[in-house]
Amino acid sequence: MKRFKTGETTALPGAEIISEGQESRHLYTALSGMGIRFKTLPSGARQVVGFVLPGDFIGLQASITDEMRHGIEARTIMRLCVFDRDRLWDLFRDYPERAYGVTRLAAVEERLLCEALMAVGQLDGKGKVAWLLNRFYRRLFALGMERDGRVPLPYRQQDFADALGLSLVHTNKSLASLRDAGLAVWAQGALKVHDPQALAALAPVDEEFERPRPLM
Amino acid sequence: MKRFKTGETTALPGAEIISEGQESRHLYTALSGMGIRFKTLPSGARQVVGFVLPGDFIGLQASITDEMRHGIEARTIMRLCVFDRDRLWDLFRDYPERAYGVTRLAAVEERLLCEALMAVGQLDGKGKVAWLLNRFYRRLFALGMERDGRVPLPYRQQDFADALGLSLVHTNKSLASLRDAGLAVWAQGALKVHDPQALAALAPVDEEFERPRPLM
DNA sequence: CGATTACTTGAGGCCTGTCAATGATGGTGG
DNA sequence: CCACCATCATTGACAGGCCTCAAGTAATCG
Repeated sequence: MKRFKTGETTALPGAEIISEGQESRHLYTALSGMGIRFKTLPSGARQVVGFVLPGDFIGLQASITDEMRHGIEARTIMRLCVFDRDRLWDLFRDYPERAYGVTRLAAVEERLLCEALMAVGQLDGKGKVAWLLNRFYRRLFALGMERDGRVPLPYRQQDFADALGLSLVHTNKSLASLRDAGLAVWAQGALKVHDPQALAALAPVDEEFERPRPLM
Repeated sequence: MKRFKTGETTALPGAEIISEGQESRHLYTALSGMGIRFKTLPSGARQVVGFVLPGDFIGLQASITDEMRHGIEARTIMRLCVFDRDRLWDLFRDYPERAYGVTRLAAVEERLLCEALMAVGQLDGKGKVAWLLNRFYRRLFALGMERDGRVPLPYRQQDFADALGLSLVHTNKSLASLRDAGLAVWAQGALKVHDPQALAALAPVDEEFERPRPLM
């Protein structure tokens, strides 16, 4: 894969890595750090459509359809591996296994979106928050970032609210409800899940995202 | 592409083409007819995560990740082109342009999901319905199915409700509201949009999905 | 033409959004 | 080291959008 790598970059918290509607000439892989994917409405309302975790691919949509329909913003310091967009086609031509891997990543991403849509559309406030916490716990656990039952979660409640279609206030109250019920505690940028089963009962989470992802 | 085609099938209204959680050995392309993609919660709640229109690809997720996380159900009579799942890899190896096309389809599908998430998460009831009507009108228009300002829309209000995370009752009232305002009328399985701009003002819809899709 | 399914409409209550104020936390400069 | 400021988290009161329940109408099908 070295042939396709053109360098590395660092993004600071709050930095926009790719802007909405932009025609990006680059593709990235997140090496470390976390961020969000989001779309903005003319009204200013923001929908968080996903969270970028280490190992995630960024900008495939732009590379293949000429334009990103959502932006990417860093939430922590991020190290990024940079690829050249024009070489994506070369990869499909010369390395079919890799191309297959890329498509698989896209398919997994689509699954996450489906699950999110399910949560936002069908669950109530408490359920939505439970789903997101559970989903984070599992993804981060699969990445080996769990330690003593805790995983890092360097987001703001506003990010959760924007991801779940809830108001900030209600998100906060739902979090408090889960905390008081002894299910999970999220504070100081870290999440600790006390009762995984109760959480999963509130909001089912598809298993086996822990299947090894193709690395690029 | 004939090499990969293994036959054709017909699905009747209400028939499940692929079941949730199933490990499908086939891939399909919808030749004609329409259907829905959906996920079901243990509680029985159903989230419609997408609508299958002519030209759409079905089952890529299953082929590439071993399992479908959402089911497919026909809403009209559908003619389907059947492919063999095992040959997908052959396609990546021998026909990189085609493989690229498949990945592009997946990327476009992801865009639709993002937009849906945005609508379900951020818009109010009226806006959600306006978005879905507008989205249908544009997709069907791009497919050349518009005639005299009307497009076929053979779904039930319950499907809309399940797609938008609204109750059936509220979906109905929102539709009535749009109708009374003279924006769009959906009846008898056909949709007529009277005021596209007003509809778009309520719910922005990403342009240029009309870009030619790779056919399979 | 009867039965089933889908659509429509009204009433009442709960969940969730908005407004508002306070507390906690972290970074900055004197 | 402390005052100051900005950002984020927390909590309460109130209003409104949306859900549920329920009944009635229309359309579809055998």
